[in-house]
Amino acid sequence: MSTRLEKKLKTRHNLMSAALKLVEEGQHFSNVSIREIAKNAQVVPTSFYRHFTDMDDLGLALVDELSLVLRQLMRKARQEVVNPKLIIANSVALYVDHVYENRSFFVFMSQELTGGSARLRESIRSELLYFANELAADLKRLNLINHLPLDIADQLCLQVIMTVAMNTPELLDLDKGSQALEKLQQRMEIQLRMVFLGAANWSSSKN
Amino acid sequence: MSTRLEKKLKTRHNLMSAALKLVEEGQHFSNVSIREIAKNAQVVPTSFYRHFTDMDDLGLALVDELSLVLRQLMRKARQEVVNPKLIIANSVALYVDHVYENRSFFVFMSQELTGGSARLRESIRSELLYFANELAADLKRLNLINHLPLDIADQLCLQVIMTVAMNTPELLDLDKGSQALEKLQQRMEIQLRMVFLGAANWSSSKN
DNA sequence: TGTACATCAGTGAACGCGCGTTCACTGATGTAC
DNA sequence: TGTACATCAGTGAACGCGCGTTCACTGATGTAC
Repeated sequence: MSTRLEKKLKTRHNLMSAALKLVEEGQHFSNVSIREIAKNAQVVPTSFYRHFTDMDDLGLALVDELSLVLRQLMRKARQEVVNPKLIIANSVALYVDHVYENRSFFVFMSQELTGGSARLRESIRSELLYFANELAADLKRLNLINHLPLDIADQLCLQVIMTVAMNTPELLDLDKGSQALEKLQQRMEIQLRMVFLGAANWSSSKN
Repeated sequence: MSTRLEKKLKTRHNLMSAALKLVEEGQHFSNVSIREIAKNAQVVPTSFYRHFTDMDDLGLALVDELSLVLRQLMRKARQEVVNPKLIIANSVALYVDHVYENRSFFVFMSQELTGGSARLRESIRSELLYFANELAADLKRLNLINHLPLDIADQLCLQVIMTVAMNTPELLDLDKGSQALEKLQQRMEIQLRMVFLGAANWSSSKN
């Protein structure tokens, strides 16, 4: 393995980490400058261009890494041997933990889902869509949604993902272990249960 | 009425409109500069400080105006004599129209709900909460949720608002009259029906 | 293994630019008498 | 109503600063023979 390539990849990683760090510290991604990133990554500003054409390019690279973060979350969730009765509460708790462990990624994702360039937004949305499909596959495997029509099951999973995503910005504003966080967690559980309950009763309603 | 005060208020309004215009054109609010705003409002940059202490101050003023936009939407919704069977489809269509008519406000709101300063985020969230309470009052008046326990009714209304808010960023990326918009509108309707259905079946479930 | 050349990640100087903010000012509008 | 003074929204020059991007460069690493 060439040392040159290794070093290059390391610098690239440092640049991405520096960007995430600055975002986590409160700056909006669109306000983070190339010079600031380079400084944090301990290279000269011009080095940035050896790795990315511009900030949008770096943003897209971050979204790609995001998919890894989500896959890790999925794996964790699968490992938990769940009592189906508690699956929602357990999953919410697991998600909250994962968010605190990967804070900068979720800050970035929340910001760019609504604020970034059209390309970044699109890219994150498709990542969430992909994740919703994985969730559907998992729930089917666990025989949790097999009684639902296929299209309703898919719709349900998408809505679960969106509900979680929609609560994430607020989650990121709360301190770990705070009472407000506990309340938010409860609200997420109720919202998810409502959605599951709605899906369960869908076919029996007049729709 | 003093002409001086009138003129001042007009300039203030021009500054706020200029900021919204720049946001609507695709810039993130945190990237909009005071000088750009002043230029668009046809005043010298220093004039900005006669009206706002900084951009955060202007942002908060915009959130205040946002509540007017939401109230207008509410009034419109009340005027529609609705067939309860179609109330969801009608309301979604009404909302979509309102978003296109007040595009810049909704772009701003979507951005700042996840991206702005902590103060702005908090401010927009409380605006949405207030709006959820108004919705609850309205639905009670129409006898649409009287069969639900009070806390479930409130939870339902909050979730309706959040569901709509969560779909808005994507809505803002679609062209009026496009097929993709139609699909999104359908998805919003299904999501809302699921939530209503979940709430309706809440008390009869084991929860 | 040793040599001669190629590659290319990182360097550092330089550029012009728009930025936020300060300051003393101007002159139209408002107020007191 | 007319005059003399106060107010204050908007002006314009000036400042120092960090920005993105260019360019020719260097020297360690990689490759061919």
